[in-house]
Amino acid sequence: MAERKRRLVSDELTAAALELLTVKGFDVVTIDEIAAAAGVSKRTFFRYFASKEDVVVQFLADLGTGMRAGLAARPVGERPSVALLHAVSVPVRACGDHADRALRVVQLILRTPALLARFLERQARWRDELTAELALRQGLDPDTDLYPRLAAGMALTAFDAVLQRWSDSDGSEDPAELTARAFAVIAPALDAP
Amino acid sequence: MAERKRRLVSDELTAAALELLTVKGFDVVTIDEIAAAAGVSKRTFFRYFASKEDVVVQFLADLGTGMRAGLAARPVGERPSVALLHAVSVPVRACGDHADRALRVVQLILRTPALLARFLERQARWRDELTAELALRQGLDPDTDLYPRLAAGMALTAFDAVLQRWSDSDGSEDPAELTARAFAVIAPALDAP
DNA sequence: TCGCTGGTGTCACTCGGTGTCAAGATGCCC
DNA sequence: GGGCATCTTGACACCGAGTGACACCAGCGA
Repeated sequence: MAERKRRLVSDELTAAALELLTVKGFDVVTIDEIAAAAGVSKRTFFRYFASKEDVVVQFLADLGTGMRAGLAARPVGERPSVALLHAVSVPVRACGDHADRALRVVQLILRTPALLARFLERQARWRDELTAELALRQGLDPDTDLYPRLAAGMALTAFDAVLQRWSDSDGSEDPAELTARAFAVIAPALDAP
Repeated sequence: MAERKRRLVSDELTAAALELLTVKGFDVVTIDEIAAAAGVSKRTFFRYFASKEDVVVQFLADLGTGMRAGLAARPVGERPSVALLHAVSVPVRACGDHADRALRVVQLILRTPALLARFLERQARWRDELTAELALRQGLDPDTDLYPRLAAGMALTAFDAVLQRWSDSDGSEDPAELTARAFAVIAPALDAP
């Protein structure tokens, strides 16, 4: 019950923030403005989000959370390129589902340096998680073998390229198809003996 | 002459900043403190560096600037994996040269979220440059073909993995050898038909 | 009704970052 | 050497992000 109210305030805040930021630009909008639009005080904003960037980035970050789970769910014998393709497809599909809102968020992030920076930092954490999961799958030691970290990095590189292309095309290109094409390029390295 | 003085102040500032930040931690040191240690005012600090992160990140960023040039200098017929290996080797060698200072900077960046974020943002710009240069080399259109961006991303992934491992080993592992091993992993995708 | 708990607004504060202006240093030409 | 233009700097005021402290007001069980 109190949980539902918290969720409601959080949603109100993100909605107000995304609306204002995408329309007016990241730098010119103040936290006071966002908080006022959501009907709360600036102090309350910071009780829900750690920073101004967070309110945007967390929207995408939630999409990335399922990636490790998506990888863990794949059968152990599967080729890494296929397993990673499915893992990356989780956030990609999520983008396709909320295409309208997701596209605006992605475009905002990619053209705002401060947001891009924070987004990439989040992604670095996903990479650590993917690395651990991959090492587990393949029975490799991530402290001696470079493969797990490189494979995770390549998968996220593919993800970034897809987002970039999707954003540049204003959503006209199909994310799933882009992902498949990107993985076709990196697969030879992922599946090498 | 005035140029030399500017350079001197800049060096003084970076030296003071790196000393204070590595010893006391990024968050607890203020700009006033750094400026005072360098014998200038806070206002002057911001005439040399755009932000608190910049004074650290620029140190590494300068190393990355030569990467595109390093790639452009390679013969056109060379396999992408070899050309990119040489391009990435430029900043890697630079790290090896100032090993003591570079190692402290890298470790500081990798363990400070705000610095990591800004560093990755810089790297995203290197990736754009590498992408353009690669597209030029191979006669590909970076707006239709995914390969240039993916190849650039993979090379930087290798670079990141090297930095990470070098940092974790406190400099005991050889960066050049790590780079060679990393490129051996990603080469199959870089050189695919 | 009392007391407890959790979310909220207000206020004061620190610090990163910027615009403005006056003062000083440098260099150049006469 | 005396002016003059240019560049750099410090001082000050200011804005916005982010934090800590505290009082306030629900709801809720005893």
